[in-house]
Amino acid sequence: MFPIQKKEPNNLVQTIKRISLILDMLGQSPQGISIRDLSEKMKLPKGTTHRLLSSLSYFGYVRQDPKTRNYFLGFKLIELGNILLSQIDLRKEAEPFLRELAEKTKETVHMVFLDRNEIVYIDKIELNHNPSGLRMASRVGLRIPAHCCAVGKVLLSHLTEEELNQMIHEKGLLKRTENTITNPTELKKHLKIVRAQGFAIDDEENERGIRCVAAPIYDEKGKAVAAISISGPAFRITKKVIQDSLKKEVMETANKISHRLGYRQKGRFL
Amino acid sequence: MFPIQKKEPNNLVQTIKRISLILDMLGQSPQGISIRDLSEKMKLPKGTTHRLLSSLSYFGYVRQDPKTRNYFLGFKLIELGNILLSQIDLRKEAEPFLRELAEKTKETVHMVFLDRNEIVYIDKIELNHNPSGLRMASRVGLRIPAHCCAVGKVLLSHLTEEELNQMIHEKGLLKRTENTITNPTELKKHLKIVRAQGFAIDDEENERGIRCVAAPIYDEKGKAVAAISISGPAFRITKKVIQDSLKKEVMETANKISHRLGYRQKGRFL
DNA sequence: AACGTTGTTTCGTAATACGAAACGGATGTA
DNA sequence: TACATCCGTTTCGTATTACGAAACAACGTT
Repeated sequence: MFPIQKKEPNNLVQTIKRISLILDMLGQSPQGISIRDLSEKMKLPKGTTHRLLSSLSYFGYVRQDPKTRNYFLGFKLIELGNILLSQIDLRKEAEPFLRELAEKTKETVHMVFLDRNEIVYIDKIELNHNPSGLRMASRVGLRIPAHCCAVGKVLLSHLTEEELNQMIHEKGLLKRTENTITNPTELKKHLKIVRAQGFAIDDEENERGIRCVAAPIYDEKGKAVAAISISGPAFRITKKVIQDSLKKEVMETANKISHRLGYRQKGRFL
Repeated sequence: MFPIQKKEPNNLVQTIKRISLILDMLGQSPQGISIRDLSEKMKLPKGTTHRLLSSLSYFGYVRQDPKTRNYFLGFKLIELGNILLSQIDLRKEAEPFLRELAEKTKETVHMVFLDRNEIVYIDKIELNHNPSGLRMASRVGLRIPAHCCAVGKVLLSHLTEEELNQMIHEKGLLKRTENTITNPTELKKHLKIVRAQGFAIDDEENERGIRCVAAPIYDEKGKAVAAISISGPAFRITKKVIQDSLKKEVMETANKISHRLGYRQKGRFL
């Protein structure tokens, strides 16, 4: 969704900066957090923190346990998040195909959007619900840098050179594992190949022990609007399995979804 | 979760009030909204609206289509919403039981929390995914007044008299259909029965044509922390079916979940 | 090319949010 | 029971912050 968006701190509204920080802090505090601790972490006087929290609380972005008086994230966030998810009808369209893919491959399937220089998980299908088995730590809404995962590389491969340069210049290429591509020219070369072949592989570039294959989804205008992937432990998702079957499966599913969105490929490149 | 929380507008921070309004507006605009329209609706000068939006955008709460320049809700909301959902581990614990219940009854199953005087949908299991069939308009994160739905009445039945009075006094009892209980004394009498019998029925009190049965979930301290329900079209969910089977099913499932949370009933009333 | 429309930026100003300090309520301790 | 401590909440005079009118810029249209 919406490729790169620079947006630099310009004349930021102080209050918004502060409440964003507060919500992040609360997100990291599953058991809640007291005003005292919060104001300390925020380096703000208690009074100020309290005023912000009580306003946030009034609108439902934050809630307070009446007993412990600790603050937590509020249900309004679930509400807005789900409204947004429901607005993204691509997700609705894609879900049955993703489920089918997950069932066929018995691996975890993700759908993501590109937002600025990161990918955002929009959907996650995980069949093996046995808590003992391996599970991916991904979660809908989670963001990771685009250059080090298969879905991200697939989407980056459809940006213009300028967009790419801008992104690299702004955020750089973080090294997440020893396999992460951190050299700009190497990345560009790699993305050309990805674009040509129509899929990307993440060979433990984001996390040790995890390998993925991803393919792009095009809308009716031929724009790459999202990407889907199959991910799993490297010992199951071997390079051979990817080449022999998985890459074909993701690409086929991605194509089905693209078709459903009205995409009719005239030529592979346009 | 956290029963009633008065929280009245006191020394509200203007910025927070405004951005809450903005996010609500954006939530109502699936196709995005221009600065011009937004500032008009907000009765704010363009410049002010723009400053707020660009700050919100910087933190990801809002995003802008670079082409049309329209603004949309941002992915940060999905992120925070899902963090909150994952923090509520009751949801994780309950999900398999809810699924089982939905499969057994072939009807939609919900789990809700009480927040102030409304219930919030925390989970929704809907099996009949055929788009042609009847589907409930509920959505995770959605809120409806507590006094007119089964889950709400179940949770209200565990409040103290003062809490109940306070809630009624603050928000009143909105009449949603001709069956909605809007008389305070009648409601209190009704809730006593609900509490005693351990389940509640919504007999088209929230929406014409929809009937539900709900039962409470208790934590290890015996506190009613959530409620679950079976809902569906009134022609399928007849009063007879409720009495004959559904009420037993919800209560059994609710009990299983309560047990899993460590609840051991010593006596039905405490 | 001139005009209209809409998004973005500027900048002097006044209202807004600030935060130090006082208050209050709860819990622990002598 | 009285005292002490620790937090959360509220107050209030003040300076900073956000305000918003107006200028500017970027497109589209006539």
